[in-house]
Amino acid sequence: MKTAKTTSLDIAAIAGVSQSTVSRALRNSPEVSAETRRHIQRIAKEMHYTVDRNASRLRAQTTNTLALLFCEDEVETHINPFFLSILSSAAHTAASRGYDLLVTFQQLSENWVEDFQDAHRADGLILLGIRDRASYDAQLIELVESGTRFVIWGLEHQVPGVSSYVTCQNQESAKALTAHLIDLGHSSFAFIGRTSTANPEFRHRYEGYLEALADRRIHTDADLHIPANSSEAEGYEAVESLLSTGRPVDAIVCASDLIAVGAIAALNDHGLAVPENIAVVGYDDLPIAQYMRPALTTVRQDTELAGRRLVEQLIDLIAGEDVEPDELPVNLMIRRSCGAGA
Amino acid sequence: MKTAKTTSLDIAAIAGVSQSTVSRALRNSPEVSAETRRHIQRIAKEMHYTVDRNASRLRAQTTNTLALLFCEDEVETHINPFFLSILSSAAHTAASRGYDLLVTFQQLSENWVEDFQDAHRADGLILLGIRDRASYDAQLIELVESGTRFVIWGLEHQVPGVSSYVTCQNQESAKALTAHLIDLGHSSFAFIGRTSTANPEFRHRYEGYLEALADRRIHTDADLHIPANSSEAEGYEAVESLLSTGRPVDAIVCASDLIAVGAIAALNDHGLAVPENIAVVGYDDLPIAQYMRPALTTVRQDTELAGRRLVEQLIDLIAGEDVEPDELPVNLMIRRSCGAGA
DNA sequence: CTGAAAGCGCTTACAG
DNA sequence: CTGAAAGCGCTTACAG
Repeated sequence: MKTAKTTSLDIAAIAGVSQSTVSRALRNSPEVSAETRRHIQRIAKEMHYTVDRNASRLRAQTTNTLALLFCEDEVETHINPFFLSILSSAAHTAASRGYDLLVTFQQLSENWVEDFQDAHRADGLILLGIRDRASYDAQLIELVESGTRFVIWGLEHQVPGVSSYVTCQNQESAKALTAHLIDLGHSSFAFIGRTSTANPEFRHRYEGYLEALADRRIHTDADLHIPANSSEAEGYEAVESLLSTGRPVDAIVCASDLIAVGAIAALNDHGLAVPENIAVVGYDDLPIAQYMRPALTTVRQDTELAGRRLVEQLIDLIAGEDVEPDELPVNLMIRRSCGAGA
Repeated sequence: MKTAKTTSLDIAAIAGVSQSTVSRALRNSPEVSAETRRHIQRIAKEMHYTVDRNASRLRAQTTNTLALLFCEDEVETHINPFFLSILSSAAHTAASRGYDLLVTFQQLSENWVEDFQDAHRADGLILLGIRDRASYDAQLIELVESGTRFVIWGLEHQVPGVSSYVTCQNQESAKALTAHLIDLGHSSFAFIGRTSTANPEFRHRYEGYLEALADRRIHTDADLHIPANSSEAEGYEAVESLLSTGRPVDAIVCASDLIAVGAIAALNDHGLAVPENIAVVGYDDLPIAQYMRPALTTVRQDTELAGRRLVEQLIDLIAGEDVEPDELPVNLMIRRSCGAGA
């Protein structure tokens, strides 16, 4: 089964060159003649030889690895499937750029700098799922101080040369979505989603929502903003608490699709039809959104692009280049749940 | 920013011991006295020293890394969110056992043995999402021949000491679910899901379904088995093609929740109410299942346990131990979509 | 363009 | 229980 390991020395012996030349040829060094390179690469292929990553990384003092950290802020029963899509895109991009992608699910308590940078496990970090900015401040500061390169999804945090971020046009899109609801004739609005200073994406969406209302002189007040984290369960509860206030509402803007799914279930269970009695819109365009009945009006984020940009930015940071944060464009997906559309 | 790297020699100098002793102390070797160990570990902590993974891996000829391969059989628009849950559990288990988890999305064409085993990138592989067994045969044989350790989700493939698998009681549970539908008075059944020899999970579910029907002398025929891969889109199409046959049906068993979601959307769009006109059941218990209206009757697989067992089995295989494949128990989640339940 | 040699930072026999 | 030394398999100055 396990035969003695094939090393670059073996290849060198067979090819009749030195081990250094083998090393160069396999890394496509221009120092090596084209003919020699082809010869060596052919032999390596025949022998199923592959460079030992540990040795090359140790010697070159690099890792060629990116770490993707899912940050689990709170007890979370399940993760937004939205992230799986980003992960897939990030993994593809990393692979095509020659990087390995280490995936971990992190608790706040862990020491990222020691675990990844100091241990030479990764050249940089991709942070997903940070919702509560405040609780991560200490971590982020430590990352910056240690010179660890990192990029964040959804949280605007940039230190030139060290960190960057990718987010989407949360505010503009939420404003446009709300304006669309107003155009459809809705006039009593509620918003579901926690928007503490800690949760930047939801906050931006809420601000866009408020802007749209203000533009049209539509009144709303604090009672009609129900906090909720991104889960069906909290969306469900939020609607129950909204209904218990007895306030009349004809449109609910949810900060995420998961919240919208829970909200619609609760409305159903209380005998309220969507969109006939109450319009509901979400955010994310999860796959389920177009297959729910009524289909969910929502905002589509380009997860493929998001994952790719996160990796590309990080690789650029690692290379010492300056990077510009990305604010990705989004698409309104108008469906039946808002009371119009297909 | 980047200061000279702290090594075990630095720690040794400060602690007043040899570098070997530092190495031993940090790996909790029993050879080192408790006092010395504490002393060294305290200094390492103060200095934010962490063992360089590349060096230790090269020296110890190990990787302490597991690779998780999402196999993308076909053009797949999105991955079953079910896998995200397994991934999360696998990542947690790997971390707690001291292993890194490398995540990649693989095309069939890639050479797994060279990429992971030969390159010393991982000690073993976890294979997720293999649906079409036939097309992977060559890959699996090569893995076995090279002595690469691997475990598979959902496909029964075991070579003692080399590979193992984790699956769930597909057949029994599908049989029980179908029997439940029969008990509720349904008598005209259809099954949606591709069950070529290539797709073992769906095939087992189909066999359980057929068994339940046979037990009760309920007739079905080939027209009432519509192939579909696990996606909402194919579930939707399958129902349209089923309806176009004009065959009367009062219950549809779907091979996955994603299929069921698409199937229910199609039924809705054709003016058929679930469960009043047609009962529908799925498989997987995705988070959405309990928040759809009607809520979806389905089979719950323990993804937390699945992810954990995959990693544990693989670590045991790597350690040279024999492992027994797991067939995990499942739970029927009876909800409204089958015409009974809450 | 190629080779001989040093050395990345550890782990692990070996000796005491 | 501790230390001196070898060596894992590469990359990369340095020399030619």
